[in-house]
Amino acid sequence: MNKINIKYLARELNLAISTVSRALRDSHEISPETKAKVFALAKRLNYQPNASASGLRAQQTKMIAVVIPDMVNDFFSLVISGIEKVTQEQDYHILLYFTHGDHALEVSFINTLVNGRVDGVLLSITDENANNEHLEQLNIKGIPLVLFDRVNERMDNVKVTSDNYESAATATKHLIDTGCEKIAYLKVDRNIPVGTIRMNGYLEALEKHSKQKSPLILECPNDNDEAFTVIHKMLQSEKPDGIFASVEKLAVICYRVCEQIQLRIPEDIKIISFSNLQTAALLNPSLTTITQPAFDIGETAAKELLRIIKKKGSAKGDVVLKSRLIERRSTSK
Amino acid sequence: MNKINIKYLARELNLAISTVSRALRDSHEISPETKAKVFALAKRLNYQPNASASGLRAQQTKMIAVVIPDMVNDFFSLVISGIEKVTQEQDYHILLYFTHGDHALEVSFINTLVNGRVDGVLLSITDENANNEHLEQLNIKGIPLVLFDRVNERMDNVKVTSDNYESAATATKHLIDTGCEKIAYLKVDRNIPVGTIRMNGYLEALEKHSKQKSPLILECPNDNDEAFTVIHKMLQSEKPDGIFASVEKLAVICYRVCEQIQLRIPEDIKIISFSNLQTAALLNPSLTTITQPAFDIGETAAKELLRIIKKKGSAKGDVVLKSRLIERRSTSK
DNA sequence: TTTTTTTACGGAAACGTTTCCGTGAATCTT
DNA sequence: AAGATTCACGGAAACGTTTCCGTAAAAAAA
Repeated sequence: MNKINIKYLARELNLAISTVSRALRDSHEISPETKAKVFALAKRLNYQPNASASGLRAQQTKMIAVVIPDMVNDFFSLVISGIEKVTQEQDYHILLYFTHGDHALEVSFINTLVNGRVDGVLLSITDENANNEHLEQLNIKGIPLVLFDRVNERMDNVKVTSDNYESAATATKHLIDTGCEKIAYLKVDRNIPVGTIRMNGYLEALEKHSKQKSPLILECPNDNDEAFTVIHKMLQSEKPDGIFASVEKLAVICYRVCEQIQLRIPEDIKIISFSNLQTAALLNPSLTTITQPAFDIGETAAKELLRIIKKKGSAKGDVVLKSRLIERRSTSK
Repeated sequence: MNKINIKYLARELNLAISTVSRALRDSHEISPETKAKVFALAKRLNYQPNASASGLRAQQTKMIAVVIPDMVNDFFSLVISGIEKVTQEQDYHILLYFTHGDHALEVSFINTLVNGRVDGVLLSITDENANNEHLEQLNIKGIPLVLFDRVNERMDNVKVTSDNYESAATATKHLIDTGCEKIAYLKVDRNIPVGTIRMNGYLEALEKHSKQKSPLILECPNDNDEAFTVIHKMLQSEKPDGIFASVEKLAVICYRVCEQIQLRIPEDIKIISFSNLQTAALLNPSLTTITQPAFDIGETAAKELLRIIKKKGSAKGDVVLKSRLIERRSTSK
């Protein structure tokens, strides 16, 4: 179990440590013959440079942190797949953290990252209203940060998002076009940025294209059972004929509520939702979705981050990607 | 943007570097007053130790690698959630790698890990028949390895799996009990270990409890469209009345095929599948599943790995967790 | 009081790289 | 032929920790 390191290679080859190091990095200062000998031995012994030592000396770790709420929906799985594609191509490594929607955990994670554990950070923030001096710390320490999906508009880091406002308006208009006259918007009760933006898209479309007197906005608790109760109550008291779920989870709960109170989808009530559910087409009935380009978001965010890491400075503007409306049975006339 | 490191703290406090280091680690050699001063300044400046330096000196990185095929199904998402729970509690970090089912990539990832990038590895292998000298390298270099779900029985590392044989038999018997007389088993055509084990469970149950003359095993290509074609053909030629999908993806394809050729589930054909799909209950019809304890698998594997990392040697035996059969409409009489 | 032990801290080496600086020999100028 | 330049490599410092070793001063034991 003897360690294979540069020192060992140097001793075996009767060369100086510096010579071996340069040979391995293909420096022009080393003769072809020497390089060949070094490469041959390194390959034979499966030499791998020690990451801690390289990181310490070169002040770069070739690792990026990905900080997301969790993986309970397909959206973040796809985002990570997109990120992984890029890191794989460019020889970087992914360090993964889940905040579980807890802002204190986000702060704690970011704090462990400010001193050179990673070369950059990809973050989907937990709370748009919380203060973010922890993120400022990253900026101060010169660690690049790219925000995606759940971003904070007040920060001037690069942001990669999708067209939440426009697509929420499109979704609402779709419900109106299929005949809905009383559309409820299901919002999550936490301060996640997209919630507000999507709601504004809903409000705009309502005002522009519907005769509906007043918007119908329901704040849904994070807990599934509580959300069920709240939605159940609203459906019976308000009797909307269209539902716009701002997140996938709420649409799924709606399906359950409708089953329980014998509401037929789409005859009695139509449902549309933001969702990346891969089985949306197989639900009963199949669910009309606004589908975000999750993989692209991850890929783009990672590319932007690595670009900033590699040549500091040239921070381009934000990127907004387009979502798609996929019509299915849950909103058919 | 000046670096906050131990040297800086020492200079500010007029102490030696070694003293500050010991104070931060709460050594008994340091007086309470000095500790207090050091802690105070460290907190005020948000000092974080440099991970590369600590890792280099202490020869441990507090990071583990998680190497999985991908994240396209909910199983691995849940596994990672389970792993994350443990690493979070025990202050470890997760380095994430996707093999995409490519054995060469697995080898390449593992090779980058043999020289101290991580303290241990969690792996779900890509190919049970491929040789595994790369994994032997880990053992030789003293880097703990725990296999989970897709394991290689010939290796003597700790393995965490679920009861694939028994639950496959249970699933088959369930189909028999609901009246199926010709049950097809859908296998993936790659060398993943669970495929064979589950098939053996199917074969055993068939022999024990069914009058079916011969097993009906269909090898399905990895490509979705090709798999669709193969299944489509088989359903029309063989006309089975029960289908046991060894992986979730194939069940979903079956639903599509049945829709196209107008087979009613469960009246004409019953379907059961290994699956961790969170929307299984909402499919049309809801899908009867054998659900693996994915979160538990991740949690257990991570705990085992960290146990081995912390006190080398005491490698306990394997762990086998129980799956659950969840009856739904796709197999109702 | 003298000797031994403990306390609380400082100095320096070590972890494995990368890179700055130096140097003898070979090659190229003029 | 003498000086200038290039080539190919060696020595050593540096990255930020942790820890071994050493040591004055204080406390305890004799």
